[in-house]
Amino acid sequence: MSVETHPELTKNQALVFGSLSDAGGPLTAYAILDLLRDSGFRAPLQVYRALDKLVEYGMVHRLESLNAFVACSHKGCSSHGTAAFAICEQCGVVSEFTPDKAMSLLRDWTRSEGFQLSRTTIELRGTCRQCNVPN
Amino acid sequence: MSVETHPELTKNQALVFGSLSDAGGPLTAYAILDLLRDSGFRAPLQVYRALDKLVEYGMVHRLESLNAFVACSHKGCSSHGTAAFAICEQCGVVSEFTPDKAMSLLRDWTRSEGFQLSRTTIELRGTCRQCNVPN
DNA sequence: CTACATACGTAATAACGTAACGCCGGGACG
DNA sequence: CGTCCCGGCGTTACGTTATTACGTATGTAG
Repeated sequence: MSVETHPELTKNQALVFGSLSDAGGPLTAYAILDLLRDSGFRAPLQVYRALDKLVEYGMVHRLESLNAFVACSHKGCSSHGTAAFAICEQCGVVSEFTPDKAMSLLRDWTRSEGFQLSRTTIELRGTCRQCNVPN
Repeated sequence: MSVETHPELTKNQALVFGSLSDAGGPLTAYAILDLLRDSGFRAPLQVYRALDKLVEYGMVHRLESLNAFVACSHKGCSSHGTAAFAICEQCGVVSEFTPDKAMSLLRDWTRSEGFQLSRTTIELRGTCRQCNVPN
């Protein structure tokens, strides 16, 4: 969890990050590719390479259960803890939060097992408040 | 979290579950397909259909970050809480555990958000104790 | 200049997953 | 008994997601 600022983004990285930010929600790599064809993108690898870096920088998260990617919701993407996601299966909205207490318990477990943790995926599927209304 | 016993498995379901149990670790759907060619399997759908049911019965878990499946480690697969997985990136070993306290905190969050939880994915990536030894 | 590292472009292919169709066997029920 | 429905099955074809392999360009350290 570094506090440093990230390297300047390359053109491709900036384009991919822009797509995700504008979308305001998750996009698949191929959806990004389609959005960026007009900007000269031709092949999946251009997207995947940029995504790899953006994920490495912590600016983008991968949603494993969706095979999709989302811009980190923290303005400026400053340092923060492990992110968790609540994914509404009705409307597709994704809420990001940082379950610090739960993570601390999970880390207790890894410590007791001698497991050296490098990355955590927490994804909750269900129905958001909006989609829950009885009407 | 039902306490009932599961329906009798069909032939295909039993074959797929057997593969996963024998493997003692995660397998991809296509790896299972290859293992079962001698038993008459020909197409991915045969595997996926069986896996869908086995996951529904709680006998098999899907590892989202691996696109793979693993037999539930609870003998007899009796009723149990949400499972979490620690995946060693060196040796591939997967440890299943039930992080009840962490889940309870995550449920606190969903409750406060009005989010109706249906399914939870928790996957920890890192290095297991065995692979951590200094030598 | 050379060596090395990083980003990039492109083509091809691998890996993962699903739609659509039809068949079959068994239970419900008139 | 007939027939209706349903779950499981087999097969073909296809769609989606991700990577391998190869070559080019550019920057920087030695």
